[in-house]
Amino acid sequence: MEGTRKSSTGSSVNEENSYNESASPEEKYCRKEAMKEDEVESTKAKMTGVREENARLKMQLQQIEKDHRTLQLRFFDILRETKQDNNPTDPTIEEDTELVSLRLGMSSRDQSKKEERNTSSREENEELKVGSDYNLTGSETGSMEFKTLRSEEDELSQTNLKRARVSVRAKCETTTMNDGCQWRKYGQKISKGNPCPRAYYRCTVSPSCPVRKQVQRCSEDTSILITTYEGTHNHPLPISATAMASTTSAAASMLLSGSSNSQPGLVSSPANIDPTSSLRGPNPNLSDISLARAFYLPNSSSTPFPTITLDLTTNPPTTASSGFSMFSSSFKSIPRAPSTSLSFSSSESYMLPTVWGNGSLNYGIYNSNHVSSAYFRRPSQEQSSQSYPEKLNQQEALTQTLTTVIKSDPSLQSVITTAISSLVANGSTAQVNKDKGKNIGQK
DNA sequence: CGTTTTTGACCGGCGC
DNA sequence: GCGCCGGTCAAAAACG
Repeated sequence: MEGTRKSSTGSSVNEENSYNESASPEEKYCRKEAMKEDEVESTKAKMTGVREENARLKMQLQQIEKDHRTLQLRFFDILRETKQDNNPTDPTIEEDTELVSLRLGMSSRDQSKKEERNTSSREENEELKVGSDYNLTGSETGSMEFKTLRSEEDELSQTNLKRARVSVRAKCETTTMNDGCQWRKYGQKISKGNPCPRAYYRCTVSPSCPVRKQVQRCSEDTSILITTYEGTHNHPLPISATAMASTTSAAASMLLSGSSNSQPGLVSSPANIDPTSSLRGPNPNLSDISLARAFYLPNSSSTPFPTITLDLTTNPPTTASSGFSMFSSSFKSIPRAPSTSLSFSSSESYMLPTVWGNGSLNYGIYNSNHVSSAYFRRPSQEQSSQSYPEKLNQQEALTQTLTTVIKSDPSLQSVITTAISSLVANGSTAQVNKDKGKNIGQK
């Protein structure tokens, strides 16, 4: 297009020059006027093109907004349904951690198994909690209703979910993984059985946020960082933190679910791992957590801090149970607590949809023959700093992918829908946080 | 100067 | 009751 315009312009210039030699001043004036008209015409044509482009972009934007609204409406519909199903007068809700059960990762057939009404109600309640934690931006009309629901459920579900711990094992060279959230160190201890000190962090995104995390190097392999999350965020999260938060919260919920559904003798085995799990749903966090229900441990006795371990490392810990690498040592060392271990290792350089680790370090997921849970591919050389367009692409991919997951596994609907909502709603927030210039989550 | 990290003190739960 | 241990507090130091 550019080239054709140039050539035509060039010929007219030559033509003009040839005329100039013998043309009268009047003729010259007329030709200049004609040229101006041509320019005006071409400019008009350009503007028309730009307008069309603009209109097309507007259409696309409207479509995106429409999709967003649809997803949000679905989410709130689910909220309402779960709310109606709840039995708010159930006196056992508040303290009985063991009975907390979630549908997260549970197929409908699982639900029909043995769940009694109260239990399933609570499980949906908890599921709701998981889904609600990361969607507080409130930019849409439903947010007020959502917050109302949230406040009512907070006290019930927070009690339980707060107790669940999610331990993440990942290769990391720095003192802590960059999970996108903002943490402040408040203590450090040498714990028994591990020469490496354990650091205690609390979330500083919101002063009232109850979330804590413990960071400790694996004694057997100091390149492995064990990060244990406890509690749920009560504030909107930066987009870069939503993935980890969703993952840990979902894992915690699954753990609690498993606490009530665990069956004696259910032992993990490689056969329980579907190597094609990534086909179930492209989101590693959720689909594989769902998948990993198979790894619930039989222990369901009274335990103050049930723990679930997400293994993001390539190599199993050398001291891990002989049968399968996914079992964490915490299961052995803390037998009084139910512990579940999942491996999110990947055979490719996939990554959770957030930046785990600093710019100078690895992403915590390396080659592995374990469950392929990957979805969010990241260039291996990419650093922690993420450009805004990349984030947008990430959101886009996430949204599309999660939609597929929702269709394929109804049990994941609320959590996934929330993840989508949070990503969309928190997009601007994330950018603002990033613009603060702080290296989020790091000392 | 405000924020974060460090680090010893303190506290509560648990086992003996 | 005592000691151990994990977790938290808070004053001081360090940092930006």
